[in-house]
Amino acid sequence: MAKNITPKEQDYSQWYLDVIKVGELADYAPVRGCMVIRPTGFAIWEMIQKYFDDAFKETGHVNASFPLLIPQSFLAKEAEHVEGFAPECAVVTHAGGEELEEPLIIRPTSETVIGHMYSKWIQSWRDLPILINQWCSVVRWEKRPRLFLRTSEFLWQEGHTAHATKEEAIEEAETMLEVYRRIMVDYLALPVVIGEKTEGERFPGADNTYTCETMMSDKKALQAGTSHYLGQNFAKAFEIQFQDKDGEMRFAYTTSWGVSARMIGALIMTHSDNDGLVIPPRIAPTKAVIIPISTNESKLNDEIIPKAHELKALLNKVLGGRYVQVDTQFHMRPGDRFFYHLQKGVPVRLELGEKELEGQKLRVVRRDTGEKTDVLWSDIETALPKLLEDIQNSLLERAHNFRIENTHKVATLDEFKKVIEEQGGFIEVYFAGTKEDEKAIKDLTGATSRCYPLEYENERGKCFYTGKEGARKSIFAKAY
RNA sequence: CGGGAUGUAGCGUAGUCUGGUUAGCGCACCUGCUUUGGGAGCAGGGGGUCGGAGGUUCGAAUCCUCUCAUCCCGACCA
Repeated sequence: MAKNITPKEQDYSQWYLDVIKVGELADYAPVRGCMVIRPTGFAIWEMIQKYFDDAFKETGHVNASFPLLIPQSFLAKEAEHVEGFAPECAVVTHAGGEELEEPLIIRPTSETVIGHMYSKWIQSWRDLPILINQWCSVVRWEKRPRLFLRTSEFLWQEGHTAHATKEEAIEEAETMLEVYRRIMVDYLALPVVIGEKTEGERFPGADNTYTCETMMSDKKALQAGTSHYLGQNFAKAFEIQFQDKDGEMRFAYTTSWGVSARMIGALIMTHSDNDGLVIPPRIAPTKAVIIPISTNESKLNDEIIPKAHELKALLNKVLGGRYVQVDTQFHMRPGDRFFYHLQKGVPVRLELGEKELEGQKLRVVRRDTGEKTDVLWSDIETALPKLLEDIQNSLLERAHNFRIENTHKVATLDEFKKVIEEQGGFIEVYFAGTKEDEKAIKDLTGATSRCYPLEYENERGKCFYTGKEGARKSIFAKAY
């Protein structure tokens, strides 16, 4: 048991903060609500970026960079958008030693500037679709910040596309949702539920919002990514028009979609334990660490360390990257070095000492279960990739089972209240209520609608709240 | 932004109520020796604007005012 981490059973929030601190993922910045992502945390973000960026390119998107500062008047052009974002915008009023004629907002999201640019770039149906993504940070002034989950400035990716038809734009929003789902499941081992947001939970300015919802190990829900079908709302506000094949001028249909560094919070709260971080191998910047051990200095320097580097080179070649490290912290004793990597969530530890040297093998220890095995040097290049995949699969399976076990079906409000109070987790219900009904349920139980899962798109039943027939199946939960 | 709590070395804390030597201790850090396969032992050592700013007082970590930050519970959101 780690002595520098509060057990999650004792205080979940404190556990989360301790894991971040001990794992050296992030630290507080001098400004309230802002965080510094430290090298260990940023390396995870870089892994996340790599997989998502590759998938965006694979689906035909290109990267660009739009400015941080946006004229305040832009925000006001779309009524719902301004209502949703104005309260959390940071505004620049002075620059160059003078008061600005028009204040500038620091982007809370970029629909408006990008819409402005798209209107300049798009003339003809031949200019469509336009498929651009940007990796950047945005600022939303948060009342209650939490490291990674909700900070005033956060790193994210925002894709913005414009299309000639409604169908194509909806398909884009759904395609990107599926891209998100696939990467979260396959790489981050986050078993997400994808679905549609209710009206009350929709993005300000969207006609429809899709979401990836995931369950944390305290049974609360976390939105890990969203994709929006924006209809013609922004096209009309920013005059994104094109001349169609028939010669008519038409407004384009736009989408936007994003995932943020919040996913690192999701990773922590899904997989980590009371000893610290547990990082799924595919997203782990360091997938295995070789720890040379010996009290015999000449043996250590002449045989063990060279062998460690040789194995590292071999394994990196097999894994296709700089994923295996050799631990050279010889001022620390072996136990300290084991703990160091354990707490940073490195999926596999490879011990190389005199015994292993003798037997031409490695002591292999997996982070998730602590299970130990011995593997011959000659077998490690096939055994390690296989073990990493095993760990990846077992983390996903465990998280998936956890969600299934903590998902409850109820039919009445009384049952709903009882389950939320006594068990928590996800609640599946048929729901046909309004925005106001949702608010009432939240006031009563603390739970909100997370989404209408696409999985149950065609199922209908009687609403647990209003009693109306023909209601869609929805998931409710307490959420971050 | 409302309610509650907390700020003393990198981390955890004693001291604060009842003002009074040089602010004490554990972990971590530095040096040396002995150690070394799941958080080592001994000896020596370095590190503090007591969150910050004012004030009261002969004297403030301690009392008063203001302020900043963090945590928890709400309202608002990736």
